[in-house]
Amino acid sequence: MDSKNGKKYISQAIIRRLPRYYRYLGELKAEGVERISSSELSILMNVTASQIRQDLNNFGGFGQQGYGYNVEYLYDEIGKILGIDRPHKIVTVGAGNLGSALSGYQNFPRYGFNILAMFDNDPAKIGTVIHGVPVLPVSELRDYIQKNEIEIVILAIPKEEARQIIQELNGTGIRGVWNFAHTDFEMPGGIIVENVHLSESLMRLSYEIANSGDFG
Amino acid sequence: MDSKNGKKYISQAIIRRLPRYYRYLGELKAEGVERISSSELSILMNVTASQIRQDLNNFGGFGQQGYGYNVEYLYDEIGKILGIDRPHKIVTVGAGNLGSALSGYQNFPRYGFNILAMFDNDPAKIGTVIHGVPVLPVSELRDYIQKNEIEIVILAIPKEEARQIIQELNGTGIRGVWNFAHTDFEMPGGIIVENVHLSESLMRLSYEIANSGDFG
DNA sequence: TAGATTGTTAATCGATTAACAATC
DNA sequence: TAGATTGTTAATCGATTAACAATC
Repeated sequence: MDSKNGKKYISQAIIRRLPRYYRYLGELKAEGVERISSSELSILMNVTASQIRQDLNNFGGFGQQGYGYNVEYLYDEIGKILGIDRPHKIVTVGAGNLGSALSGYQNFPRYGFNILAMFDNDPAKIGTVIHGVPVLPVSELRDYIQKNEIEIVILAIPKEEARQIIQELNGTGIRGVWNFAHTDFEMPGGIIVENVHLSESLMRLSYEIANSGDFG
Repeated sequence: MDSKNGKKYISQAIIRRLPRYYRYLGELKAEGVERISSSELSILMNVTASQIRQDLNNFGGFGQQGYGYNVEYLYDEIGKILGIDRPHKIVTVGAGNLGSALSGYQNFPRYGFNILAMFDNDPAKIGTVIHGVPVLPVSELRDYIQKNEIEIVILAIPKEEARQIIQELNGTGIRGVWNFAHTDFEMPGGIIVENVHLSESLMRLSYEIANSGDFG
């Protein structure tokens, strides 16, 4: 044990890989594959078998010598580690193109991510239902979160509006923010912020193109 | 020089940070800040000054001893490194919620990312214009790319449909794929693939919530 | 010039890979 | 049992941080 509550420190590098393991195992499970060894999986995923074993062993011994890993069991265990063995209540702030698209994204409910409402200031949007999700006024955000025990808030608003919303989220009991605004911020009280900076991802692609072999 | 064409190897860790430097410098520039030292910037960005200097020096000596860095100059230089000193022609495959949202995203043209068309198989969508972007049939994808010298393709389709589209992109002359499909793939001929796996990002948030202090 | 701050080398830290004993 | 493959320790590799000489 590495700390007094028995939790080992897990690096960001490992956390970043966990959902990918989960995805591959889900596909194997869907194909009816029962067991897989770290070296078979390493070929599929294009990583080293050693890394797979190291990663998994941070969370427990999920395999069996001479056998490998049971696909369904490992899939379920990683699901538990990722916290997607139980549903998550989510709301989206910003009912623009991106907020609406995310709120209607078919894949999320599959993993227990349930988006219950969107919030916006545009009177033309308030009261409407977009992709099955009702749009409410931002003034009701705090109340709604507390009444419905919302756990995660998706921020799909311009960075200029983000600061104020972040203020309003303090003390509401939310556990995490999924941030699409083009800005960084920290939340007090152990609220987790996960950033998705789409422009930056596109810039990395641009960088790789500009610096790939052809022009080297 | 580290290779015969004079290009130094740049690690993914550094590339990941470049757009963030660009963003902070853009904000400083907008605020009218003329010069900044690595230690001032390090406080703003919550990284070490040493890392900033190391990162930048991979691309050249942009600073001046005793002075620091000229904000506008450094901003422009990083823009060049990122390849956003010139426009990029882009099309989106998939005119669903996400594809439409991305195609209408206001921030992209600002950086020279111009989305010229969307492609879809849905007859109800073909011929329409969504957020100012025309929707064309997928059967015209290859032709359109070649005639218009499209450089980047955004994949906003389910993974089941991705394989076939990837096939069709071969030999069209595109340089990169921005992939939102829930699958990994490689492209031949040095075509760059940048993945944005939204579900995986949300799972990482879920992981952090499930394993944060409160439940430790 | 003196002070400030870079560019760059050296030291440290952490993550990945290799190796192999344990064991199913 | 013998063979296979994990779990885990040790070795390597790479990235980050510290330190300081160069220089504006």
